[in-house]
Amino acid sequence: MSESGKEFSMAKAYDPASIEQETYRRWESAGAFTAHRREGKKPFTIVMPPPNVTGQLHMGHAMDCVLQDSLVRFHRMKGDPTLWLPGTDHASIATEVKVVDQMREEGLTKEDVGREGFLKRAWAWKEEYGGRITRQLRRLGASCDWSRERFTMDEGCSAAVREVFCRLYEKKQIYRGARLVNWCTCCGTSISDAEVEYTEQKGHFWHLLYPVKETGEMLELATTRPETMLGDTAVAVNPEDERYAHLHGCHVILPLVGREIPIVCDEHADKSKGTGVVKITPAHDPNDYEVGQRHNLEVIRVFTYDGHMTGAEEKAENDALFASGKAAVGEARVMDTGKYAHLTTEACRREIVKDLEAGGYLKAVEDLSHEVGTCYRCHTNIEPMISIQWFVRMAPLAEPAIEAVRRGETRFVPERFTKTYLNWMENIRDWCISRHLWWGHRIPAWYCADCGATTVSREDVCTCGQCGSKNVTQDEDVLDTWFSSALWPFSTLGWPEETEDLKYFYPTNTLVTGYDIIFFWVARMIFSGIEQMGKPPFDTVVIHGLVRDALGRKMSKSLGNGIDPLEVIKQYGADALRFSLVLGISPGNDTRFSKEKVEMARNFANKIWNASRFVLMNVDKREPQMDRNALRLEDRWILTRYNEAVRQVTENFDKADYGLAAQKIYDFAWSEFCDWYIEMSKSALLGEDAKRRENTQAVLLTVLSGLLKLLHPFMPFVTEEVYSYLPGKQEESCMLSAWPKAEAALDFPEDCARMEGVMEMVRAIRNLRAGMNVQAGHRARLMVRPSSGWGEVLTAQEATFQRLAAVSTLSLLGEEEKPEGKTVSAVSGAGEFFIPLGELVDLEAEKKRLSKEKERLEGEIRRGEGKLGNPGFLGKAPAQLVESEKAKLETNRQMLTALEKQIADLCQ
RNA sequence: GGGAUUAUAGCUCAGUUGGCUAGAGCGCCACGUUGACAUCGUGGAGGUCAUAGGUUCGAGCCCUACUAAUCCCACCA
Repeated sequence: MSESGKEFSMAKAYDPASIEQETYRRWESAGAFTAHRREGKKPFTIVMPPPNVTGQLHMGHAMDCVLQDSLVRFHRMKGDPTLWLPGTDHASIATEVKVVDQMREEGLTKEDVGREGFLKRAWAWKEEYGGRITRQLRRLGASCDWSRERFTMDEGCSAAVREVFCRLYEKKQIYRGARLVNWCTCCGTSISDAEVEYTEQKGHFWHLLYPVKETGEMLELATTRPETMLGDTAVAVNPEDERYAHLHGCHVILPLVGREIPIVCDEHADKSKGTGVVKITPAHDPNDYEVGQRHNLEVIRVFTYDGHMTGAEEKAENDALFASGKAAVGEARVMDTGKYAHLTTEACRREIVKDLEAGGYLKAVEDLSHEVGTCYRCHTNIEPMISIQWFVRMAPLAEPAIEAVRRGETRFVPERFTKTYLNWMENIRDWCISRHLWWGHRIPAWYCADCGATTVSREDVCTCGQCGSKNVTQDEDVLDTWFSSALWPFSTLGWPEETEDLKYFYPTNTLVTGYDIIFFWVARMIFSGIEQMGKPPFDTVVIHGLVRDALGRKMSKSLGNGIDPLEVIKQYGADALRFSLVLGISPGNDTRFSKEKVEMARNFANKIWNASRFVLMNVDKREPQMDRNALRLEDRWILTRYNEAVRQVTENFDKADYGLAAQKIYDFAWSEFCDWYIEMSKSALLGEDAKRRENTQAVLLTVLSGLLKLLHPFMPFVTEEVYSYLPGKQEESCMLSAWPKAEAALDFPEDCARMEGVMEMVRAIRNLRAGMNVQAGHRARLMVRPSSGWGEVLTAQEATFQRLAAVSTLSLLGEEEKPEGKTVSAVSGAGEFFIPLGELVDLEAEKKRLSKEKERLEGEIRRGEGKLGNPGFLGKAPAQLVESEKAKLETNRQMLTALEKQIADLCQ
């Protein structure tokens, strides 16, 4: 315990820039963030959603980080062994795109440098930018355990990825096969269903005519993608559709191609939509693919994977594959599209439409606007394509993940997101996990060129597991980034090794993240945790909203409306940014970022700074002792209010209602501690009574130090700095101090009510003075005719009236005693009062003011009488409420009587 | 088509299990440098809590309907 804090020298205004970075360095070098296992004590663990390794901190990160940091600091102060595990994500596509861009500036392509060369560059990129975002998190004050920092592609995480892949493969929950996938021609890879973003686009319905071979009639159908018609292998009608009953078993001749394709009966064709006839292109449409499966249709691919039409070369290659017998089950045949070959799909569309029209096959063109799938990374339209990919079979994984959440083993806050999660999980399709990229975890599968067998292995493979041939090559592709992030809660703790950390910290407690990645990440962590660890990875998922700009728009690069958190920190300080991101938010809802809000938070930090400065200026260096038996009314009041603040803030933290917790601290600090208690304390501090002075100092210190602790999770820097100056404290660091507890022995509800009565009268006097335009410097006598029981209370608070209501002296009037001279008057619960204001008194204005007040009181009384005259209320409302209504009514009636008398006196 | 959210002061938003005479910040008006703070203080104006029903002694809060905005999921031949 120290005799006093640092040498007292606080600037008049708080300057965050001068202390933040130094404070953070002190914490970090002292190991304050490092988690320690303490057997027998339940830990509190959070894994940080890993930001992209080459990313930059944006407001979304900032909010996510601030919420986690606040929660983590709260738990650390509560004494839980607390671990906040940080790390970064390799972000397969995003990073690869950046490296490719960088190479393009040098005139190089991936092919030019080769896989090895490319990966070298990617790692170099990671080394160069990888530390940037973690440095930025430090600027925010993130108290995560950097000694345990992880990266999704570090050795341990990579081992975990491989282990999971092999286990799932061995359980036949990972398989490779030809399926229809979402293909991004720009990124050159498949993407999962979750990665497809639908956007509204203008397009057309082209109404086409396909001639029926057997009858010669023209069958009308519509399409939004006419270029796919080259790959049509059937036309479907609904079996119930009488219009086409006569065509069952017939064929159409595909225009432009001349291919004869069957008319099939399938439920997919909807009688009520369009003409009820659908063209079927199994290689390029998900629904058509399924129809094709049901009817064993040929699958003909007409697009290349880079978005062009297939030609003779592709067909030859494909033919050779089939000829060699190595084509995978379900692999598509490729068509030489002849005159359309090598055109982009868009160019081909124009050509096809032109040709169809020329051939008389185009009946009509209709405008339409429809939802088109785009890549969530580059927003290129995705092309559904038949392709051989790796998949995770989801049904067996989803089931326990659904159950765990249903049983409440994992709880979403706010609760409504449970539904979002369940709905997605219940309708989930197999997860396409292979990506045609180089940056990422390479798929641990080797193919034998001799026997065609696939070997999946934890170790790199040189010989075929089937035939022993050395002629094996590893799969070229890597895994979806989210495959490794799905393992984050346990891979980061050392899994598959049985580490001490893993045993102690898994399962983690709370996951804090935005609702935008529930599907990508949260859901996948849940089923992965259950599958690999047997337990869901966390008990609570706290979902927060997005940070939008001042106009409510999403912050985005393309709009250029993003605000750099680092700039805000430079200008206002990290505490101000942090507080502005927390105050006023409500769980799961979006929030708008505004400069005004940051200014408000900055002002609050300054207020705290100055309140502390005041306390420190007025507290002797030695440790003041609090004599609990000598506490005055105002002391008891602030201690009671402080207890209440402690209770509410703690409760709101536990409920993940951070916005309310912050609000409570703000209100308590500013509107109660500063506005009232500090002001009232001045009389005692400047007074002669040494004992009273010491007691006041003790109360000031107690409340201030508790307030700093309550605020610390949100504003770690200013609180730590100020705390360091406090004399006589138990703990050196605010960050490592104990979270405040409400002390029931210091609850004084009756005194609180008395103090509120005094405060009410102070407000009434101020109000009256302002209404009369009294000079601020003019001190006036106060004469009070107290309500019963209030005389002593008011007399004892004379100093409060003097200091806060510009009263010179306070005197009590007897029941029938009239104030001398010309006075203005008003009533409050504690009594009626009079202030001689001589020539300032304007009779007419006074009458007006008093009757306005009278009207208000009468309204109140009517309301109270209505309530209390209602037998239902008396019978059913809680007794306590009835009592307080009665008391209120009684007070109001007394006040009204007094007021009426005052008005009558005025009229004399 | 299914689901969700939001609607409260000029603006941005709080309002926890119904007890409210509906709050805050910013903005606005008036006054003010009283030794923590002008990044401040005091006072004021400003709201039929989107609308219509209902439940209840009592509804901003619960229920039903409706309107508007936003989002998510699915589908769109």
